[in-house]
Amino acid sequence: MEKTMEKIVNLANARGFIYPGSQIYGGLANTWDYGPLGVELKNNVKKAWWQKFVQESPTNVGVDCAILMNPQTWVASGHLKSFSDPLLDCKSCGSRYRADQLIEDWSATSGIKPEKPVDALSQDEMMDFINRNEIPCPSCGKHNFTDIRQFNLMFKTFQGVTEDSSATIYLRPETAQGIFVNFKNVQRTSRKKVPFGICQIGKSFRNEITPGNFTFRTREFEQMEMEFFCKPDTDLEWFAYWKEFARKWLYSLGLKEEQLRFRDHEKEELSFYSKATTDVEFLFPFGWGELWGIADRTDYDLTQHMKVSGEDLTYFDDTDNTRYTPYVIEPSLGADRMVLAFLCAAYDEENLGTEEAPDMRTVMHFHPALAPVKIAVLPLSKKLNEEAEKIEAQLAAKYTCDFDDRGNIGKRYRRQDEIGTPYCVTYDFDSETDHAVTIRDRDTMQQVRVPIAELEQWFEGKFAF
RNA sequence: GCGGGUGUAGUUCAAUGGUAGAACACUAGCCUUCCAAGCUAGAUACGUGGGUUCGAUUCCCAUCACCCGCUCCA
Repeated sequence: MEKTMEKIVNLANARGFIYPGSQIYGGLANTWDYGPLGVELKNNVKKAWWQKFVQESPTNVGVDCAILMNPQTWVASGHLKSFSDPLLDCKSCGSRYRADQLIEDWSATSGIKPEKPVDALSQDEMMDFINRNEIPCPSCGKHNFTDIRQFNLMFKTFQGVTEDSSATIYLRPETAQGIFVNFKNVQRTSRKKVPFGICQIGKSFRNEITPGNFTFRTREFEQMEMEFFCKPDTDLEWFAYWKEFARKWLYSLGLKEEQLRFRDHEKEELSFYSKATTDVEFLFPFGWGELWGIADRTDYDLTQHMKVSGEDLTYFDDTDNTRYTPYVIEPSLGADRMVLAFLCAAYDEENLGTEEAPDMRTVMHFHPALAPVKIAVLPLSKKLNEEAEKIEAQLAAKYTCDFDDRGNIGKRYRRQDEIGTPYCVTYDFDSETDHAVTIRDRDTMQQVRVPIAELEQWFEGKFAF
């Protein structure tokens, strides 16, 4: 069976997991809307994460911060500076380069260097250096560049009704900063002692130059982030701890070892704020893609916010009467990517027949806790609807259920397989006399007869994480 | 933003300068019907605007949108 993105995108669209955004207007590039099943799946993923990282954790608490923040936040975090790339194009061959990279590469071979480090050059200084030295295009050799254009990765908008530049604000490019600016508030009101973590699920926005691969890289996306504050010099232990924690969580939801890769960043690859970073990657049909970035952010963020805001964000540790700026471990997970990974992992095509007479079914093997629909109630004939509806009403009080009386029973089983419903409950003509129903298991295709009175008990615990 | 491609039903694909077809999917009905593709009936489409023309889904122009490629990290 070949698992392709095309098949997964089609199924997602056809069954109501994920639609292209703004479809009646012809769409809007790289926006996606979650449909009835998609929102259930995504909520289940978020619930699974929240339960593990917040509810069950003795150290962690949650927050939900505003998307709009004081612009000073982005001065402190470094996003206003580092989140814009100076790009230029070669007019001769159309190749695109980052100006700073172009200069660095050329300097390395020619030995001619700008007066200042490349990072410190302004846009004009970079342009000037490129023109003065007639740096050629690495691809075609000509010197024929456009001007440098800034690609700002942050979404701008305006606070208030006037489009006055003084009122320019940004949609947050990560949820983390909401946590850092609330560090004191949360620490004080939750009376947590270091080490402790603050978790948040929420939307972030980045003007990616190259979005794509379905919901993998979009400009609007949802993150599940934790900032775990610990004592300096204990950071690497906690870094290892949360890495293992993340691994276990992924396995517990049914992802397999061979689908996951834990990739430690090389020194050169590390962000300027990070001491160590591990990417957790998933093997998508289009290749390995990052799900989860686990970073040791040191005391960078709190220190920056202290500098820019002037507020004291240090912590007094009464276990040894010391004062310090906590170090931070940040496991940051993409919710939409996680959902996509589960969609890809769950997708399967099985042949229930023989090679000569194939009988194919498409089945989504979701972990029962993640399945958007837990139980489908299927009356064998429409004449049995009345009693079957009662059963559905009873089960729907506890689980997300589906009711389907259309087409023949085999067709309905296939429909439920395709959306990954773990159990189908069939009410048949015998049910009226023996007061029992047939439960069919999605994975094993086994059927068991269960008295209606014992149904709730039978399903008890079947959908736990 | 640049280059290339594409716009016909929910999906995949036809045909046509003069009433737009099919398959699958969908809906209704029939069948004591437990693993799709049985019978009957039915609903649903030419991205938008302009031009040429007696007449445009078809030809031309524009526009919009999507897809594929251009160093990214949730």
